[in-house]
Amino acid sequence: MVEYIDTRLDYIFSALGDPTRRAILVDLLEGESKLSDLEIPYPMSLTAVSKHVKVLAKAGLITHEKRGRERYCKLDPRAMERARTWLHHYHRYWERKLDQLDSYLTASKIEEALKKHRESKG
Amino acid sequence: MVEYIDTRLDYIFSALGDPTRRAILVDLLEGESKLSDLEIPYPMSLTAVSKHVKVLAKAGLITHEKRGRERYCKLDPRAMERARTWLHHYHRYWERKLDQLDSYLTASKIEEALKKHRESKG
DNA sequence: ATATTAATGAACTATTTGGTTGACTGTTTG
DNA sequence: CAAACAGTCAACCAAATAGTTCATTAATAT
Repeated sequence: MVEYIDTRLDYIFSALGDPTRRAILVDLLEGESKLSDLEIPYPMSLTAVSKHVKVLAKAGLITHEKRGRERYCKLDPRAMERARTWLHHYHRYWERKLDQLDSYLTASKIEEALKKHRESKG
Repeated sequence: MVEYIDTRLDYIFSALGDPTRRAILVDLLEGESKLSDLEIPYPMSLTAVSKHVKVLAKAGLITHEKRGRERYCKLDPRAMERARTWLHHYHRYWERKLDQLDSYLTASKIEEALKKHRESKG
């Protein structure tokens, strides 16, 4: 069964729904970075970046830690795995349905062929 | 490289960020359904369901078609594949980084061992 | 022909989101 | 110490979201 009630998924998928936040995540693949070094695709204030970072942290997609006057962010891959797992289960379920449909079609074709065979003999 | 600027992904991930909409998608795995037959986990008006369906359609996650007075929805798996692909690439990139880190660590261990070896001989 | 049903549209509300600016805190540097 | 820097806080704003209700349209059933 594919679960859909999972508050964490709400946060994760919603966080992924914004291009700035996806950009931050992709940036962090290269390793940790302080806030003001993050590569942001659209110009915006540091305050705005700080808010996006908060959203990502709330979703569990990153962790962050203040060192001196700088705040360093780094990926926490577990949240992303949760999203991947959901999509994976969904996909597997979908594939299974396709298989069932396929074997149903095969079965009905066999039925049909048998019927024709019987008719030709009758 | 992992892309992050893709307006469609914005719609797809945002659509997935809501439990009602995920429920609708999971429901539709069983096959097409008319609006008023969708299994909605939280009580809400049909108008609200209709809006969620619109969001899903805009994201490309479903298609819908009016037959008589009823509107039937069914999955369009391509949008979901897009999300899966993004997460997949992201994950692969992450794994590769881990591998690099791993071989870096291995390399530095070898370095260290060699150094010790030389020292013991020197 | 009338009543019922499925869905949509319009108007409204409350909350959230994504951004801004300006003032402030704490850290580093000259 | 003073200046510059990194980040946060608070207040504000516009637009989007998630829901409501009531009226309406169009199709179906009695």
